[in-house]
Amino acid sequence: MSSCETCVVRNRAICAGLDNQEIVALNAIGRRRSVSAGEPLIWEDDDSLLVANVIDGVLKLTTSTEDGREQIVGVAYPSDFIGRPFGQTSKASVVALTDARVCVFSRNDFDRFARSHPELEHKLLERTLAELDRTRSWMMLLGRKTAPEKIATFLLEMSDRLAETGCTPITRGPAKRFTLPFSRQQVADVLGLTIETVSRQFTKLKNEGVIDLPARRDVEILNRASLVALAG
Amino acid sequence: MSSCETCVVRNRAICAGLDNQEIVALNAIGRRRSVSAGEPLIWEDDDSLLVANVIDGVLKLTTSTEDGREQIVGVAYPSDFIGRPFGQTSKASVVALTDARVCVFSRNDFDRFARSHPELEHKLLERTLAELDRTRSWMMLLGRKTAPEKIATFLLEMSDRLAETGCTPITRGPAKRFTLPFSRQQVADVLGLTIETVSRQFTKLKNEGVIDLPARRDVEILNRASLVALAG
DNA sequence: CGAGGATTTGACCCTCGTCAAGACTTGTGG
DNA sequence: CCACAAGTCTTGACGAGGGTCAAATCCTCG
Repeated sequence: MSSCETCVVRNRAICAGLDNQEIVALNAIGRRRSVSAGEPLIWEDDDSLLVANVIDGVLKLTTSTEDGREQIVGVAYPSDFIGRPFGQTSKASVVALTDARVCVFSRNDFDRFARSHPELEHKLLERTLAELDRTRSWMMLLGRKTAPEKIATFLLEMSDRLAETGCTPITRGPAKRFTLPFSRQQVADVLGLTIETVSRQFTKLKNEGVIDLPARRDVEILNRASLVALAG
Repeated sequence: MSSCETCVVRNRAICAGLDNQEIVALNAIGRRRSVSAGEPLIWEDDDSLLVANVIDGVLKLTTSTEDGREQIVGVAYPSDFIGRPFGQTSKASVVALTDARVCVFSRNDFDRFARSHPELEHKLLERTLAELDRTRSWMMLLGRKTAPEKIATFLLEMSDRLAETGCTPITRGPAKRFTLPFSRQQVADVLGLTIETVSRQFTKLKNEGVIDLPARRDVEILNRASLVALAG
């Protein structure tokens, strides 16, 4: 049941490229875990020292100031890797946005396994480099874009990422219609805005006919070209 | 002359941990290059496809919007690794802030070498993970901090990083006095502010006696505790 | 000494945050 | 099945932080 052979992300996560024998060994040190929406997997500053692969669902990575301001610094989709192996413990919380299933490892076990399996370390490196790229382009958004630009960029990114990780019915190309894994407050925390500004920008786009909002968390993109133009 | 044996970052860069034979091989595919202040090493979107180690000096990593807004998404100090190995070419420019020396490799050569030297890939992975941590905490700053908080955080980070990379006379602990490798405009581009706001916040801190500004790019921290409190 | 660039300072104003109220969802229990 | 409550989202009024534009001042270097 909880075996890697049947895992849906077996060929997309960092486990891809491991042979059967290695998979068995990895299987031995990991275990599946379910996290329900809103439940934390890792607390900021905690030293539970675990890492994980996302099998299913969406999780947020956040940091906060002492006075409670929050910034979402990353979003993990199926096949993404979570946690901080090797040395440092990074101060970020991980909380499930939707019901999720993950494959967790103690950091020590994982570190040891990774160091003796270069192919896995390589996969992890590629993934980390890609995440760094994405994070840097998000810095551009946070530092230099206006609220309308932020919202447009966000919707386009959602449309792409939700499609590519198979979270929506449509299988090819960006999703035209999708369900956000975020509340309005969480959208605000991703974009460095307030909930009110997010709401206002959403309704503005709706009134202009660029998007439709059939339900609280549902978005349909009616005019992708406009969004691209607005994204700046 | 340009050999790795005499390299000042030999034991701090990703080359640390390679034995002499490996170093010779790495030496064979790399070459030293000088970049003077203001000169680019990599253009956004270019496919020159090179990666590099910083030997000496400071460089900035930037992305820009079409209409010319710029965001500095990373700063590379001696022993830091620059560029995007494996697959993707990331769209960021690299420009020297000070006169700098780097050790460059064609990406293909480097990729091939790295894949056959797990120890080097591991070092690169650790470095990339650390950079991702730093980048994420910078997202918090860009998305959620006020201008005074940004400036205070920036000065503290400068004081730490310039000390640890040996860019200032003081060798132990954070630097009390240092020379910024940034112009005011570049500080603005790091913090997601305008040059005017940066200037005003600097003079405000000076008037309050928290810092002194003996010269254009020089900063002396008079009251570190205040800065920490202001950093939020 | 003068020119050109960088920085500072000032005046103004716009975007977005704050505060507050109202509307819409969702869930619960009678 | 409905009333009520609690949470989420939207809308409005207002103001402040920080951006914009413009001018003055300060370095730096030929």
